[in-house]
Amino acid sequence: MTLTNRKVPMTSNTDSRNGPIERRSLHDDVVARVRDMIVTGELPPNSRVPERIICEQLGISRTPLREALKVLAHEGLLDLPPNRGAVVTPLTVEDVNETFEVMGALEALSGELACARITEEEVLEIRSLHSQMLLAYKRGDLPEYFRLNQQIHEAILTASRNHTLQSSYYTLMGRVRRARYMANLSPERWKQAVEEHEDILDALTNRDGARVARILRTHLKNKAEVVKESLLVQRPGEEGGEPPTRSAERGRGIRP
Amino acid sequence: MTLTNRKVPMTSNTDSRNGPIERRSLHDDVVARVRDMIVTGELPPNSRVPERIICEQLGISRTPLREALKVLAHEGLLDLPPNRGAVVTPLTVEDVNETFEVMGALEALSGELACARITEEEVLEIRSLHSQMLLAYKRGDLPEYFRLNQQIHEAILTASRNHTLQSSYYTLMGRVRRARYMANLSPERWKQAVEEHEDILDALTNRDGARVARILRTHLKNKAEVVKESLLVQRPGEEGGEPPTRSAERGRGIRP
DNA sequence: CTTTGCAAAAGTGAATGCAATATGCATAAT
DNA sequence: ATTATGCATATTGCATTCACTTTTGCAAAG
Repeated sequence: MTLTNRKVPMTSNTDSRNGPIERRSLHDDVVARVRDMIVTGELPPNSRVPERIICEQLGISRTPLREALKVLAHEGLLDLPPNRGAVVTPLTVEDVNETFEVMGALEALSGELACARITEEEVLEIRSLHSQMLLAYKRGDLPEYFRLNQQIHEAILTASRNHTLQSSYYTLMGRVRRARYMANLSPERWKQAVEEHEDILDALTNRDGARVARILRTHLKNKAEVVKESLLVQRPGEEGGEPPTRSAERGRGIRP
Repeated sequence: MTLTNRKVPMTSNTDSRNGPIERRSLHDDVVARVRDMIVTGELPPNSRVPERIICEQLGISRTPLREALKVLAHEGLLDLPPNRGAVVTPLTVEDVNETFEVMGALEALSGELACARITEEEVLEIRSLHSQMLLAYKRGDLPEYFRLNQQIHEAILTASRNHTLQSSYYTLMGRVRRARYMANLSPERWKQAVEEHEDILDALTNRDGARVARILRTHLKNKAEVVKESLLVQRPGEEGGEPPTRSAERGRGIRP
């Protein structure tokens, strides 16, 4: 649970591994760690994030934590009302709508760019991931299906050769990733998603950028529906993770 | 130059204006102020940003400044190598390429959404801005043209009714806005841009989302070319503003 | 029984202090 | 002359402290 075991002052990490000296700042670790706590639901929506509690959990002082909170607030994962402490931003249906509209445009762009820039090796790699994904689908292995699914989209994003696009996409994904929509994938929708992936692979093989873009956008629009349903279905308290303080109980978990 | 004149400790702003109580944190002011310093070129690309200097300029302590620096680094305006201080991220041609590709997709989306959601009043407002912009064009008033141009694009973005889209767009704009490309608008390109705007207004009036999207994307692609040329033309030291330390002179201002 | 007033407690916002790291320069070695 | 080395200085990273705001608990009034 703690990033470090020592309470004594320290600056950078003193790892004794070889290779290029990895100089990460404590701050970056904290951003990643707290973001993870939010995305996984360890810090549920609407729960307060008292600095002192988190500081003790992570074994750090308030300064680096506060720097991290500002960044996460900028990412949209936290609200920071003045003098009232950080609150995990709840995910509304409207948020999901907006975010998926933007992600749809970005993913369409990634498909289009990828068609122009992807290498033959990368197409083969995606084809391999696709085959594995089909197997996971056929045996009903939902978690594995999701994992491979995500890998395929990441591979397309990588092939777009646009880091700005990638980071924008991942930031948005971080916001909606908190919704636990996996269980909401109906057999019909699952089948449809697999078919869409068949089309994507086909269009990608033919380097048909416009078609890849079109399918990806539709694909994401359908996914948005699944995610939205999951928000409506879930009850407060079901999102997993224990509230760090009693204050969290006041929140409704997911705002309708 | 300073945000506050007092050196005494203070928390929130004690403005005595009426209306909804505006509670801005010092931190947010600092983010905005330093971002402005970067965008306007007061802090030129590649210049170091020593905490102490900026603190004295703004009349604040290091803590809020450091929090602001983290956020700006996250926005991509600063690099923060560990223990070596903040450096203003230089804008490369590649950055501009990437950013405009993404902005093109976002602006196309905004046009499409706007067509579906814009009110008649908003169309009239844009038509008014467009007329004023035409006048500015005809009398060769470049600054006024740019201002109205930007207002039109903002109006379309607003009409898209998607705050996530808006904030994503503005973040990306902040990165490329540092390039001073105004002077690089050739008469031919200017004429072309005006014609494109005619088309945009026409398509918007007819609520032809696909067409607005297509034109906006082309429009932005052309703009990207203008911005890229400005990067190649500019010499180091021309970006305005004095480096806060001699260290800045080491930088090349704009990386080719 | 509810509401209001106020004081104590808790928590945030910002400033300061201290240890660790990087930087610059003088000096020495090749 | 050029490169390496050691020390002094400057600057950053984080912890701690102080100041201020909000919340909370409780008592008294309505």
